[in-house]
Amino acid sequence: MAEQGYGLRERKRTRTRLMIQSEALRLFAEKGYDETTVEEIAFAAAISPRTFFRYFPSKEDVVLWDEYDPLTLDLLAARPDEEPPAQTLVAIMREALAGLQRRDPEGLLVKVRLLTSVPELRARLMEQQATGAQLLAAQQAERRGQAVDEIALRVVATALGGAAMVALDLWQTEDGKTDLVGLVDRAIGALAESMRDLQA
Amino acid sequence: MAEQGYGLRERKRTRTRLMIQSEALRLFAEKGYDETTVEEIAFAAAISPRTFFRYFPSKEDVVLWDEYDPLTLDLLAARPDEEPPAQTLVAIMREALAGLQRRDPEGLLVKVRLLTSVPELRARLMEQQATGAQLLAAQQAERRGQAVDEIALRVVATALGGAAMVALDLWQTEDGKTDLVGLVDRAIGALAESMRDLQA
Amino acid sequence: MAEQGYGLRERKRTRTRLMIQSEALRLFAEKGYDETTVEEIAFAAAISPRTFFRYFPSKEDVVLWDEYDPLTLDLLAARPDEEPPAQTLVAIMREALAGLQRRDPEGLLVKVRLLTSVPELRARLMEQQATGAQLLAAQQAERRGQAVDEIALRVVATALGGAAMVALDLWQTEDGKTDLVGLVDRAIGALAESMRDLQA
Amino acid sequence: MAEQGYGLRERKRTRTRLMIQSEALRLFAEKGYDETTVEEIAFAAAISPRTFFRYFPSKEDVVLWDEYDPLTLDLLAARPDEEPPAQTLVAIMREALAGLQRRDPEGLLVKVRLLTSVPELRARLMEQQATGAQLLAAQQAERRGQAVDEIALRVVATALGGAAMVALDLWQTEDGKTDLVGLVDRAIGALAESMRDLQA
DNA sequence: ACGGGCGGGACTGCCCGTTGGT
DNA sequence: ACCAACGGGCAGTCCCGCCCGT
Repeated sequence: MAEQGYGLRERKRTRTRLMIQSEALRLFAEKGYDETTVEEIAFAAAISPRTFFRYFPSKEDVVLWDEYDPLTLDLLAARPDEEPPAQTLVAIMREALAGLQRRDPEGLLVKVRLLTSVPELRARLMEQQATGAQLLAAQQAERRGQAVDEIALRVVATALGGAAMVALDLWQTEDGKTDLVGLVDRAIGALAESMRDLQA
Repeated sequence: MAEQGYGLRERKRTRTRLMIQSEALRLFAEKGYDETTVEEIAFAAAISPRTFFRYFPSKEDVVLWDEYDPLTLDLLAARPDEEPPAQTLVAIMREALAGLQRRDPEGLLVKVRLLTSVPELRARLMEQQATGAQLLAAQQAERRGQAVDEIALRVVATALGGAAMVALDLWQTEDGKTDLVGLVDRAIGALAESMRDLQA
Repeated sequence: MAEQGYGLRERKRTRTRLMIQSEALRLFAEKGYDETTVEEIAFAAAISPRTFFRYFPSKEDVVLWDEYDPLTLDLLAARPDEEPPAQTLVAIMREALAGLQRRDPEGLLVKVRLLTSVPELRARLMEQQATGAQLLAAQQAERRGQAVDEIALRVVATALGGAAMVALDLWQTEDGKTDLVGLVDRAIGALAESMRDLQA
Repeated sequence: MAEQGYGLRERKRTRTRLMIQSEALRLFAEKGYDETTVEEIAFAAAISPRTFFRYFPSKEDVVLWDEYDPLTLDLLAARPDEEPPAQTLVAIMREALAGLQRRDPEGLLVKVRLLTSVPELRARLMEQQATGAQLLAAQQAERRGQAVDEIALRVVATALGGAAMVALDLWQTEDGKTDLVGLVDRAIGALAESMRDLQA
């Protein structure tokens, strides 16, 4: 048995998911998100509507899902133990976004356009970041001997997630021509500065 | 037409909305959000399902809506022009939350429990904060002669909104027994500190 | 306002229901019950599937429903107060079945064939008789001063309902050529005799 | 192949069925019938959903099925040939119900509660009694030289089945504290008396 | 404004046929 | 030969939109 779902079966599922996703994103780009029904996606992907929902729990998830998501966990594991959580987060975010931009810039642009323009998708993305923060807190607590400051961790994770959102939005406004990581750095820098103002 | 909706008509609408909301929250508390249908709410409020949607654009909004929301704009107008945006935001958030806790603590607790436990509502709340940030940026740009740093404004608004979410979650965990504003201060403090770590 | 739903609105609903039912029964007769989907019925009736379920709570109900069902209540009200419940039941059953056979023999035959051949429909019909018995018990208890023997009432109602089922089955076997009421009488007679055997 | 399913294979199947059933009934008692999905039952029983349907043709059957059902056939075979059918039926019903109450009163109570409260299950149970009546008629016809009065047999079987249902309902109302067979006798007695009224 | 009728799209649950792995 | 996984189909429910009459 494969440990983490690297088994044959899981790989096949991933391929199917990718195929459905690409059909869906194509239709979304052509006709818009709301104007595309799941039935149409299923038809384009040559599967039944029922099967669509077996691969994606909801229509929203077909946009949210990313083939490389599990890799993020590896990135996390690769960080040194004693690194402060905020730095870990920034590093992972930068690497993950750089990877996305490098591997498939056009695909990323399509996704980000949807993510920023369709309210339900924006909402789901932010929500995902929030739950990601929860997971991270749990993981960190377990990794270090003592309990971490959960409040600080959740707050900073949400804040950095928000910075990433703003960066993605700007990047999409410029049609993906700029360097995404640079925008992220700018957003984080602006946040840090604003917070310093607050203290004064 | 009255400017801000202080007209008679608007007041009557507000009363109806309050009535519908209180019935809805009662049912949500009894049976859960997903298990309560709009039809049931409408029946409890002695209106037709169709009318429900005239007062609230969606089922979610019946939880999100707050009678005192328009007051937030007054709070904003009352801040001095030269105050840095981050400070303005913090001040408004503190006043708004203090007002909510003072006026109707139990009601707030019911809402916050829903807001933190039902994913769609969590998502909508964060989404609302994000759009609020956009509005604020526009308002600030107009008020000061020059354009404000929109990136900084959006980032910090999202970050502070996230801090508020965390504070609300903690507050709800403790059954609303603690001081909400205190928790917000702690969350913001933790954020500022984490961001300082990042610079070093 | 009309008292019992004799209003214009209710009459229109009844017409629509009749139209849907006739299309459905036609399709059932042509292709069989299981082989006909609600979508097909809706298409044939020129309505949306969603609307079908507004008129009939389930696919089964389109067979079970009868335009003249409410008349049964009138029949019940017309019986003398002091009549023993068993006799009331027999009288009502005979009148109701006679009415059905007189008004639309072919339609009745189609329905009865479905009712006897499709297990789910058989089951629903027997279930309906059982709940009818409950209602009757309540009505009788209220009408007479004292409480009636509910056990006896429910048992006899179920038994007579079963006799009617058997009669309908025989009638359908003979393609509706015999007199339905006569068959019911035979079935009830056979039941009475068997029960006498039991006592001896 | 074993005749009656006393083979090793059949015994193993029965054990698995019992295990699945006990998990299912536990979940039904905890969360309700409709609120429990087949998937949950399968998970609790550590089998795949597909396998569930190999052991029970439908979700309903997991409640209906009884380990001792085949014994009923033995009971039937044990009755003297010349006994009138109605008496045979009463005798078998009494023995079967007595056996159920004796062997596992709490289990029976759980089942009966479901059978009386969930409409689809009520319906299925009555339907089963009706088909049982058909089988009995066939068996009796074969056993005695001549054809039996099929009408009488089916009618009386249905009537007695209905009496049993009423008895079970009463028994469940009293939390299984009374004697089930006594209630059945009362129900049959009430039926006989009512039918006598009818003749007069 | 309000109620009612209707449509439509997302999604779930039950159940079945087939296929591939053991 | 069994059985888990996979894919499909249908009933049914809910949210929410539009249009009409009042």
